[in-house]
Amino acid sequence: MSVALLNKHQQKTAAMKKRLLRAARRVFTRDGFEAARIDDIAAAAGHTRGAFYAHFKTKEDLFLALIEEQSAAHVRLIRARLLGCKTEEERWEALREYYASSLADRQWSILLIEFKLYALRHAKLRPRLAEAHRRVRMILKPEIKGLLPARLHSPAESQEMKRVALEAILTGLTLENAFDPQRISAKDVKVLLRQAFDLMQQLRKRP
Amino acid sequence: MSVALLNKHQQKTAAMKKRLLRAARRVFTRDGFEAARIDDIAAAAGHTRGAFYAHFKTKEDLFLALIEEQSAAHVRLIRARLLGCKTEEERWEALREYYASSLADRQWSILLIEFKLYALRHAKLRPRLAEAHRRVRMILKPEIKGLLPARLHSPAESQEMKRVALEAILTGLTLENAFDPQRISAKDVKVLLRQAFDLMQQLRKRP
Amino acid sequence: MSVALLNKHQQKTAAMKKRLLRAARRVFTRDGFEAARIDDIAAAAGHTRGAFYAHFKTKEDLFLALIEEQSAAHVRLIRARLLGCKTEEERWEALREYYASSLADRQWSILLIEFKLYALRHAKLRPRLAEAHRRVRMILKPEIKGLLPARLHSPAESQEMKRVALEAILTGLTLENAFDPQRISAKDVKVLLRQAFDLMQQLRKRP
Amino acid sequence: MSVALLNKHQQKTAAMKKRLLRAARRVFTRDGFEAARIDDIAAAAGHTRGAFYAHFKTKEDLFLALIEEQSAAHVRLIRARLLGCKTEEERWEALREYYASSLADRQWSILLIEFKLYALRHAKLRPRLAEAHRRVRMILKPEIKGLLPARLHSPAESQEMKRVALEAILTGLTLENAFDPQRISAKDVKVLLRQAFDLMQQLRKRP
DNA sequence: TATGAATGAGCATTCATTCAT
DNA sequence: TATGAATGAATGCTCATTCAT
Repeated sequence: MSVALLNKHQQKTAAMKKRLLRAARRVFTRDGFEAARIDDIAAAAGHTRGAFYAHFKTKEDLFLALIEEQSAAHVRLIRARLLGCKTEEERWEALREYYASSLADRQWSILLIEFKLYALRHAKLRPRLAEAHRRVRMILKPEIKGLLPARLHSPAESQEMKRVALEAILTGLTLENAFDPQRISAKDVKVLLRQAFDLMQQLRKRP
Repeated sequence: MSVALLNKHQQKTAAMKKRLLRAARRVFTRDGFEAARIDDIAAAAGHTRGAFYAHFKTKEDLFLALIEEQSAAHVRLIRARLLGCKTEEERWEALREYYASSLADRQWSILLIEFKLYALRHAKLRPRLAEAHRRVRMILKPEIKGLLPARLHSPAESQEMKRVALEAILTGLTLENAFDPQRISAKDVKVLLRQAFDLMQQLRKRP
Repeated sequence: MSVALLNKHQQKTAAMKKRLLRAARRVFTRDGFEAARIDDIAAAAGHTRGAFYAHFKTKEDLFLALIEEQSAAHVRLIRARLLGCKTEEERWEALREYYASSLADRQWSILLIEFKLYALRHAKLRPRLAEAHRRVRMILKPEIKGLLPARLHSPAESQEMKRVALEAILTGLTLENAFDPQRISAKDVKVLLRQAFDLMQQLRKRP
Repeated sequence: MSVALLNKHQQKTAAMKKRLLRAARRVFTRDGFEAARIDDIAAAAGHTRGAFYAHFKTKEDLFLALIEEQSAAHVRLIRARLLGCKTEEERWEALREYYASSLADRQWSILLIEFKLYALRHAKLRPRLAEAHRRVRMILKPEIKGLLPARLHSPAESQEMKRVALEAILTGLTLENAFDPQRISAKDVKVLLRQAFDLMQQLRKRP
């Protein structure tokens, strides 16, 4: 009986947490990390400040939790997509599309950049955020590694650098597009990102 | 005589402004745009708040002025470098090194990214910053255009996209390196940036 | 039980608000509206700034609330006084004394004048203050109207003008006395105000 | 020759002062005493801050000077008007109209009230302003005294009180009209002021 | 006399976080 | 777990006045 009760409690808690995370995503993407107010997030979740602090220690903690939740969702997504592929070719395209898909949520991408900068200015936070990112990468690594065994003969280290490069161009283009869409449109960003992917593919194919 | 007086005034004013800009650069790169306090900047210039407001209207104005000053310096630099080149090959390398040189001042680069984000969240400021950036690009355009006449047969529009792409990868790598140097070192960034350049060059050489 | 809890909360809240209003009255009358600092008011109430902002939105809001509280007290006072009268004569005198009693709190009267001027210079505030004053007048109207049925045959509009006139002379005398007591003493003000009342009474008795 | 030169200097100085006073009147009535900025006044006079400080010690000094200038003008006005009267009746009306005429410049009247309040909160200033007002009254006294010898048998002291009363009602009505014209219109103010005058006249006529 | 650079006092408001309930 | 009252840190900007020229 006490188990059942606890489960109910746990369920409620989990539901509340989920509601808060959903609200947080909405408010954070709308206002940015620093400008977002705890009160707004709590209110968007249908509660007050107190409820928030019952589930998260600080605004930073909430953000980290949000990142992990979103990352998990992303991992699930890419896994599902890769599973549906039959040829290597398809998998490569799936990976490319996965990267490209992040363009669809520009606000979220910008928010991540913003939070990275924030972490840069707040020494205490940086390792925690870095660790969170690392965790995601670790989880995705086997997926990607298993994905292209024939193609990538380069050492793991080199593979990682390519990934960094791809992410970097994605980051830079996303930011520039958000900042000055007249200079580079969302369409352009997509085109450039695909070119970057194809370019890397060609390089790999050659000796 | 009144002319001499005026000149003295102007000289002093210009000197003060320069001192403020120098101080601003120091404080901004150290603390970031938002965290930097006017008082600190003024003090770093050896004066008080009031002196600051005698020369700049707001903190944003100061930053914009700083950007323009730095941009002018950059333009002078790249021009000088290109003038010293004899072959096209040299010029191309000079351009590459110019881009790479920005890596040397990571703090400044980060600051620019940060301010872009800030402008993104402050609608009034965005067009002003965009305009400042545009101005720099316009000035540099002839330099770069004249630089590679034989190579770039692509339309101007496409050339601009390539430039965006190069800047984007630079931005993304700079940010990632600043945030997690363990993942990608400054050396790696340099390597990657050069590869990106060379890649573009190869692409151009082929049909 | 939750009701009891709520009541406790409400009681505390009400008590804090009352404490703040009391402190506000003290500080406002001492320093004037603009010169009064939120911190001083909060401290005078035994708390900090934050407590203030938990109860009032702005300094202006606090002042408006203070006016309404004081007005309510005045209304209670005049009602009580009039209830204790038996003849019309007595009521008339009670009304006169009520007006005269405001002289006792010169600081408050001056503060009201000051705030009126402030509202004059701050367009947004004017209607709110005017409305607050109007509200008090509306409440007092039946009291005064019922008071002198036999005497005042003039239309309501005209009655209102007489009231305005009486208040005006009170305002003007209060200000002048506060500003230059040597020119006109508090005693003189009282005498003049009574004469004004009596004059009005005589005028009404004739025809 | 040095005299001529000095005269020129003096003329220029006087002209500048007049220009500043004119500008001050405009800016003060528009913005109020505290909100008016020295820079605006100087600019409105076609100069800069420095010119202002060459002629006046402080903003308060300027205001005091403005009051004296305006007072002098008023004195000239009332004198001229009274001189044109032939009967006592006419003179009385002239006096009444003189008071009423101040209604025409509501902004100035409000400004005077505002400054009185300001002086009330700034102990150092109060005696200076009181003295300025006193000076005006002293100058006008013989004019008014000589005006109504037959009518006013009351001691000088009492006459002064009547004058205070008239000014007070004028002040109070002006303020209320400026603050809430819906409650009492400018026309109403005029009517009430005249009634006050006539009332006083009647009182005097009777034993 | 006039300029304008420089000084520096002055302050309401926001909001993450804590804590009593 | 949730409420909401209370805390308190944090800061850009205005403007009267001064002063070197």
